[in-house]
Amino acid sequence: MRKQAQIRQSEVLKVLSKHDKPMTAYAILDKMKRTEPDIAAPTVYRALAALTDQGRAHKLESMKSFVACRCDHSAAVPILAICDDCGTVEEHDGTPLLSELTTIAAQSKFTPSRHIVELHGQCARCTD
Amino acid sequence: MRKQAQIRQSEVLKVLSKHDKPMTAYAILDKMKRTEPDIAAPTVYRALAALTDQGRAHKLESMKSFVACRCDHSAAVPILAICDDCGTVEEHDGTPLLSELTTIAAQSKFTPSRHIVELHGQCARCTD
DNA sequence: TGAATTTTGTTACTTTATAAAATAACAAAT
DNA sequence: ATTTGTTATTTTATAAAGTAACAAAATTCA
Repeated sequence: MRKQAQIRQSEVLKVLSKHDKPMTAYAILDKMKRTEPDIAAPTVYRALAALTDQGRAHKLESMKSFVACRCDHSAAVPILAICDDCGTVEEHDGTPLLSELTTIAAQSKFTPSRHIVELHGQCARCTD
Repeated sequence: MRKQAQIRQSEVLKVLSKHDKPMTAYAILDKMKRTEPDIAAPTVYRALAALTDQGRAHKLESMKSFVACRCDHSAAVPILAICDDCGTVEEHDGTPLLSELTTIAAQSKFTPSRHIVELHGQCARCTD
């Protein structure tokens, strides 16, 4: 990996981290355009791909958006709990699920390489 | 719900069921256009929304595509195992995960209303 | 039958994502 | 020091996915 790439990734992660709610790739792009007017979508997508590979950011598949990782980056199974009312996302460690999940998959001889667990619902603040 | 809507939904579900791999909304649309040339994207999306609400079909959030439900429609937590090699999707009942998942969520007083569990990896056939 | 309701098709558009072509960066060889 | 080959990056353009708005057609049921 080249230096330039790492810098881009840090920039993107910084933008994501400052925001406490998930951002779409294009929201990140718009933000970055303020200081780097010529930046284009694929640049952001490339940085995001690297960050999510490394576990430094997560993609919310059900929302087409991204959050900075707030937990241990090595968490094999991040659980992303999305509040449908206020939009905030909590991250939990899903390691306790791993054995159960593996057992279920193994029953059909399926070998998982990536786990996606997302919860939609209401966070503590938004519960009546 | 009116009869007309149910018919559309059945048509869409039939197309999905005949296919053993996930389909995008536009793939469904193309297929249906052969017999109903005037059908348009919003109609398909509307039917898919109803079907997924009812649990008769599932959306693969990580793939922007859809599969017919092959299990019990009332399965509260469907686990969708996606083979990244051949593209087939297995559906498993994730009920055993439910208590663990609820416990983890409850630690931050999060109340889940919808669970998304997707596994990417290799199916039995595609494993070396 | 006919008024109320639902569903559909149409158009136009937004958002998300990627392909393809052009360019820049840099290390190794000349 | 200059050229070359390789790889990564940017730019441009476009594909793909999804939705909003609204009028017209079909359906329901009084």
